[in-house]
Amino acid sequence: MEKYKSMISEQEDCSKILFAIQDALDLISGKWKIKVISVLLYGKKNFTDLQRQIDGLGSKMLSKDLQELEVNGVITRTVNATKPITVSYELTPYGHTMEPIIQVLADWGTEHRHKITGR
Amino acid sequence: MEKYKSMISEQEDCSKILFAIQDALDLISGKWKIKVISVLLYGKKNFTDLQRQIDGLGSKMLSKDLQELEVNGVITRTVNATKPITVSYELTPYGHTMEPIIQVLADWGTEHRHKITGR
DNA sequence: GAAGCCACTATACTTAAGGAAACCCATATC
DNA sequence: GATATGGGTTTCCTTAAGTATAGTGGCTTC
Repeated sequence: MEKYKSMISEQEDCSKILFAIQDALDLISGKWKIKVISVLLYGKKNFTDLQRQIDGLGSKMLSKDLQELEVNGVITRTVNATKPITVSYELTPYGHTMEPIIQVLADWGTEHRHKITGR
Repeated sequence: MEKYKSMISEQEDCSKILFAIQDALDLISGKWKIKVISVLLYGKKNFTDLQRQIDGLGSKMLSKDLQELEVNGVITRTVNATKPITVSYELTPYGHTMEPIIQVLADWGTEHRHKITGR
């Protein structure tokens, strides 16, 4: 019985998993995209809400990342006929399939923080 | 009944998850680290093996990333008294706790590839 | 009519990450 | 003694990613 038996089968081709990971990372690359998606898991937000929830994120980057996420079918952009016009961003069903990624990163990050700050 | 009810509770503080994600990403940031960890999930490898399995990875980057992963307790470095000296890199138990991250990224990436290449 | 909010866009600048190439040391093989 | 292999390090250079700052346009409030 090996102590750390991988759940990834040894038969599986290593390069396959490497390509798959690259495909996933291509969509969420950069400093802010995962964070934008994370915030949108809580529900639809408008531009300024997103900017306020993500510390340090400037409007240029937010604008650019939102466009890319929309092009990739991760979010939708809706213009609302409100007093001052507002724009809502919301995860698509496809965007919601990324929730396990966010969840596992958040879980691991939380554990990691406990470890390095000494429980 | 909402169609896409998040498993992340609405009560949970959004900034907490953002910090946790940042903590996780800090360790695996950069172009190569996740790939190195992924390959090491298949078992211990030496320097040249890693370089051969990860297309495009140069020795400078590999060396730098291996050092950082070792400092962060993700991998161990072992010098072997072989004919030409070899060095083995292996995931620590802590490194193995990252397997769910790799797995979920690979799974999602595989699905994503199916989607964009049209099944 | 000045100021403020929302959702951006534009321009200019900085920086850090990564790539390329050369080199180092030891052993060992032709 | 020339070349190869394993495991790197050093230097230099390029480029993409991100930052800072300012401005736009429509509408509303003081």
